[in-house]
Amino acid sequence: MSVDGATRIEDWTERFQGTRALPRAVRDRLIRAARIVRIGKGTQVFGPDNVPDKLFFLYDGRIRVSQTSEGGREIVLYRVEAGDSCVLTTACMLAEEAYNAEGIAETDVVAVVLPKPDFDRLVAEEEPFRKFVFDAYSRRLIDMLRVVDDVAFGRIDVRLAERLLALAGDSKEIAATHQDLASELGTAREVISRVLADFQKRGLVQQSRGRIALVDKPTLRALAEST
Amino acid sequence: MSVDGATRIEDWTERFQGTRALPRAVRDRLIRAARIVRIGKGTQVFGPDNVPDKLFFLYDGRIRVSQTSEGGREIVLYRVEAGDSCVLTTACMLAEEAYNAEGIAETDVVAVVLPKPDFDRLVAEEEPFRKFVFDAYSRRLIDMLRVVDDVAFGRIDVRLAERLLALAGDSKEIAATHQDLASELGTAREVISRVLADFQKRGLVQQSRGRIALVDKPTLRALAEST
DNA sequence: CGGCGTCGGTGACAAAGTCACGCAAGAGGC
DNA sequence: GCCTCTTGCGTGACTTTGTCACCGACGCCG
Repeated sequence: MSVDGATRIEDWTERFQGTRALPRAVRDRLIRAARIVRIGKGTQVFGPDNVPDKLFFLYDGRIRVSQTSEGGREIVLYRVEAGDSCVLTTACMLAEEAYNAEGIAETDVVAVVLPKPDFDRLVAEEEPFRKFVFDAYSRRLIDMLRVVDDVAFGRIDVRLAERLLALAGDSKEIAATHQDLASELGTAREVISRVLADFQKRGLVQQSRGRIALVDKPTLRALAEST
Repeated sequence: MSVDGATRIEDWTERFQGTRALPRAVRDRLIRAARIVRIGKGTQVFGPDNVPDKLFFLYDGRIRVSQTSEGGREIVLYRVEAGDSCVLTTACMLAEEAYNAEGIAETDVVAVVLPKPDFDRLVAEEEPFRKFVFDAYSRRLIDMLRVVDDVAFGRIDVRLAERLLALAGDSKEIAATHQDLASELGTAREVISRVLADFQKRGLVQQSRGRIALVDKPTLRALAEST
């Protein structure tokens, strides 16, 4: 897709499950109430010392939500993609508790920001929107279940294989340092280095500084799926 | 509190944040719509092959929500106490996805079961109830953040000390096998055995078959709080 | 070219999880 | 009582994962 940066976004309500189904009148009201914001890649969208008081809907781009331990280690909890809402911000809002989770814009981001009163009204009045919001919560909760499962019971080689494939998508190369990958999985850089060295010895990947080429995706996939 | 098992519970709407604040008329309507269920200790409230289609509010008792890995290891995610609602059931419902999490009644449980249509109506019409439901979600999400943090970055001795104190409450003894504790923390029985042996050698606890006496709570607490 | 910051490699060790086994404390039957 | 069976626990050897300290290699920039 492409957003013309100079002009307004005509009708963002077309973009979301929860707003597409609404009556025209409500959608027009929303368009008036909401603001569109553009956020540069790498910006912190929310965090411990940046507790939002607004609701966030992701029009375009991707936000990575991660958590940092006291020891400075980091783990990625989930990613919010275009068309989705970011519920950790609402969770923080509601709980009045700035937890040590933060959201970083992984790409340039275009988002719709809705003041809380408008959000409340929408949840109250519109069934499809309500469903949308509850769905978002459920999805996150389930994402978190998955993270707990992986961290508590998974092997890192399997988890790393999974993550490499996910990060690569259709591409065959990834631009990420070992430290980046360690932060994805909540482990230490050395661990990633060792596993990647092993992968390379087995001919699964080819490393160069800051990038990793996935040479043998099928075998990686087999490894990733080996429970 | 005490519930007379023979008679009806007079007014359960008094029991919940989200219903106490409602107008009398709405509360009366609710009391008519809802059913009271009693669940014996040890019963599975929900699980992979037991996906509920109702909403659950805990009048009395406690439910333990845990997750089991393919390998059979288990970890406790959180506990739902009286006065709270159980959102994982709603999450499962909404996501139509039976995840491998399950809820077990840790005590005899008295719960209010609300059909989904009534729930929807309530969320739509009543602001305090809406706040109650969102709060519950937020609380669970934050619980899960805590679990991820612990599992990914915490030391087991610290986590075990924490958990022992939590399980004991005001009491000085806990009735739990090493396996039970392992399932609490998502680790292996042997690990718990070794840590407990160490605790005992240090004079922090006194073990006997199936029970653990917390001898030196202050030191345990210090350990639990050592980041 | 030299200096510097980031990235990655390594070896030694500590912590945690796995595997295999065996013993012993109850519970229940005779 | 005595036997048996189940369940809970202890243990040693080994693997996997995480930690620490250190160093070398690469890229960038003055």
